[in-house]
Amino acid sequence: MYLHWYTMSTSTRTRAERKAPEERAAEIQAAARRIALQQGLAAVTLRAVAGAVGVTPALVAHYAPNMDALVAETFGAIVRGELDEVREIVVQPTASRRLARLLSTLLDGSRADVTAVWVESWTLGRRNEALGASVRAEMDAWQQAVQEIIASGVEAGEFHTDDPTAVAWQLLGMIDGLNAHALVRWGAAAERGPLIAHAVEGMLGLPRGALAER
Amino acid sequence: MYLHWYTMSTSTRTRAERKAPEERAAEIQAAARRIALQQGLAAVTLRAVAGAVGVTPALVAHYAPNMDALVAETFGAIVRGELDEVREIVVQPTASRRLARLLSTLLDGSRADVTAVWVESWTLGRRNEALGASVRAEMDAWQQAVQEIIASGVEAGEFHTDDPTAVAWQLLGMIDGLNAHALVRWGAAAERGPLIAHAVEGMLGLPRGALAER
DNA sequence: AACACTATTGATCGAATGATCAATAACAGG
DNA sequence: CCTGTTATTGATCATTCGATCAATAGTGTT
Repeated sequence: MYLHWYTMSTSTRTRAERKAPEERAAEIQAAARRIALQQGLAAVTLRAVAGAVGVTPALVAHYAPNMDALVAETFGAIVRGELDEVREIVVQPTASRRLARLLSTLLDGSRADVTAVWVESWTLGRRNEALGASVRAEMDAWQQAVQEIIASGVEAGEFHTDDPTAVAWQLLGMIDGLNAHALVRWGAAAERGPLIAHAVEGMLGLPRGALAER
Repeated sequence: MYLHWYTMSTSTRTRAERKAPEERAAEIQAAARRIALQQGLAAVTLRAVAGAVGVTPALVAHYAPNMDALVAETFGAIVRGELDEVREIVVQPTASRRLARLLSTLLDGSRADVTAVWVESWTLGRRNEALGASVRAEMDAWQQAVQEIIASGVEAGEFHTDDPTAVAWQLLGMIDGLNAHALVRWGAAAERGPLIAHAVEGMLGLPRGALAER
């Protein structure tokens, strides 16, 4: 009796197969990531993860020091994965091309799930200290990546600014804001391409159209 | 026994004074706004609001159809108040001056509490339908206000764009993104002034420095 | 002063959360 | 084959949440 099997879904479970700790830990991490991307960081609960993996909540608790840490780790894994992906996409011969590619990639609307995780992290990170630390670290990593593009452009004489650090922060802020908006009102995703390019041209002292892709 | 008095804080309460419904409703709304600004929309709970007003949770429930609606209403009240404030601040002789004033006002870091409410609303609005509708409505209102400034500038020959609607959305996205970032990493609040001005100059085909205030 | 209306309460549900811990059962090494 | 280690479980707590509703107590009206 007493409901259990956390909760309904595919009831009547047998005892979970015994696995190597590393394997089980990886499963739990993967399930947490899936849940976060599909339903948000707030849905990463003991019971939700346990249900997704097919084990009891107690086992999930056994593998994580506490849920705040698991949420923080999940956030980090998702966001680091995104950065790795984008790093590869953005490989281009010139800084202008890299920057144009970065903008079009991050604003193409195909990463709404990751954007949702970012936005939620800014709120949850205020109460979940581990998450807050992770958020700051990953924002720094992103800023660093963008700054490298800017700096290389300045060095090559393509861009003009005396503060690549600030430009990188500004750029990220713009991107995140536009994506956050698109999360709620996903219109105007297409036509904003040239507009943000013009904005960035203004920031970097470029002539109009310098950042048009192709 | 049985704890109660929701919870500890200033224990041993007497029965709350009987008030006119409108007055009590206003009190509840005000308390909800205060809580949302101080601790976030998620902290607007029956018990928190009741505690702040000095009544029982049941009374708060009596005055609101349900908590989703109260949260949505609270969000709307806060954001409408912000827009009204900014509308007054932004009264200026020329569109360029209005726009410059808008940017400096919204980016001066003095509205972090409202920004936090915005950011949280983008997340909560996905599950709370009433809130979601309110978020879209208030975003539209803001867009409208910004668009008016842009359009007036275009008409006066100060700005150059063929799509004031898109520019307004873009501008809002930038502002919200930068403010959201500042919520987590409030550095770089000062030096970004001229940078965002340059970005907007790029969007509106203005010469560098055209939007410098003073 | 009696009464009708209604603002306010107390008590209580049911659902969901994170967390703990003794008991169980699968596996590995001797 | 036995035994020790440990992955896994079941049961259970204490919190917190939104919500409901009969009972109570102010208030204004007649």
